[in-house]
Amino acid sequence: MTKGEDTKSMILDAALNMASRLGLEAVSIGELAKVTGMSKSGLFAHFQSKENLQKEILNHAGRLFSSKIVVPALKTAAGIPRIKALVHNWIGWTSKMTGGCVFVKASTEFNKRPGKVRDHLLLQQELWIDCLRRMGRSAVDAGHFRQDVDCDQFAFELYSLLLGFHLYNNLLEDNDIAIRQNTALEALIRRYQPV
Amino acid sequence: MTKGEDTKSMILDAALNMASRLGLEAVSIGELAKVTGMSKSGLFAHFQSKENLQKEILNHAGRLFSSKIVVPALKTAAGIPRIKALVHNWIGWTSKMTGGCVFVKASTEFNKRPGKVRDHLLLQQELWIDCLRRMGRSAVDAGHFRQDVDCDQFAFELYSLLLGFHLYNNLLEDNDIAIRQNTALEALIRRYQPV
DNA sequence: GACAAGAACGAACGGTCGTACTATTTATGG
DNA sequence: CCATAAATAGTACGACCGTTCGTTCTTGTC
Repeated sequence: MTKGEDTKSMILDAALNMASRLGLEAVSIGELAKVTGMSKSGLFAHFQSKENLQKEILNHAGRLFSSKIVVPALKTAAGIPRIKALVHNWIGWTSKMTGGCVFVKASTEFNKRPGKVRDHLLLQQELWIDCLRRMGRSAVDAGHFRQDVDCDQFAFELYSLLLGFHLYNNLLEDNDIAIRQNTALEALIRRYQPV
Repeated sequence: MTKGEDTKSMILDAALNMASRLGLEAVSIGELAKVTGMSKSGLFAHFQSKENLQKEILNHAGRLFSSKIVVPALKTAAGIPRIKALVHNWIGWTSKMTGGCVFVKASTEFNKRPGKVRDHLLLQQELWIDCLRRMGRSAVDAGHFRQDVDCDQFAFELYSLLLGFHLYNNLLEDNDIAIRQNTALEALIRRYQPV
């Protein structure tokens, strides 16, 4: 890895942390230069615009997301165990980020706000929801879920629970919410199981 | 209503719309002055700081929220009908706002970001969740839900569904999500009903 | 219709924003 | 080790940020 790529990665780590706390739009190049100990222009040269920086932050987060959440979960047995592992990993990820999951943050931030950043984000969110859907599908294939279940419906309900957890955990700082979320998850799974 | 209060209310309408689209932090006084056709300083005089403006936007939204969602729902029969009415009203509210529900937006924006605005928001969110909890309680009292149900759990799961709807509706622009959400709501209610 | 209070304005402040240049330093391959 | 390319720094730009101040216009009251 060349020097440039190295610093860029270091910058993106800091930028991701900042985006998690303040949102993608509030990641300022000046502030980012300060915390990384670089000059504004030196940092700016790595990205060619702020929009690009935002897109790269999302990409960076996407790679981390994949390697910390999805890939490890795939090592668990397909079906219900894998679903639980995914949720567990997701909670771990979102709890580690200072201001919560950057995708959740960006998703509300770029609601109905046309542009390349939103397009990028939308693509990633569709990928994630597709991942959730495939989790449901794998549970069907493993015989853990009924054959006739609607996996899109499952993905929606599962994601909703993650969003609920996110709000309670980050805004309300409710420490018991993991238990509540688990209760809901168990109920959700039960509803999709064979009778 | 005096002239000043009148303009202030007009400003807050515009500000709320802007906050819904761009977030509370991105509501700039200059831009707000432009869209209201006022001078920056004239507008600024109504609030004494940006922080104050943000708090007033939340208050303004809170009043609207109450009158458009909660109060009308209370006119419906207690229990399950009222719950459904509340959800219906919430969806109407959030769909009318250009960038989605301002509270959802602000909740992710002010995640773990200490300050008076966050305190204000936190209070309002607790009120809202308490409202959801009381909805569950009223269903218990009406005999629609079992006596032993955990209303906090109910509130969490219901709010999660609203958040899921919000994301699918505003970011993914999934037009079928209302149906999905209704399916999930019916399942949620069924789970709490007497056996 | 005078007068005080309230409301809106215009200009200016120090800062920070993203971005564009040119220079200078540092890393890398022959 | 040196030439060249890559990476970083420095400086400046116009625009906008939130805020302050003094002035002017509007409103309602006696």
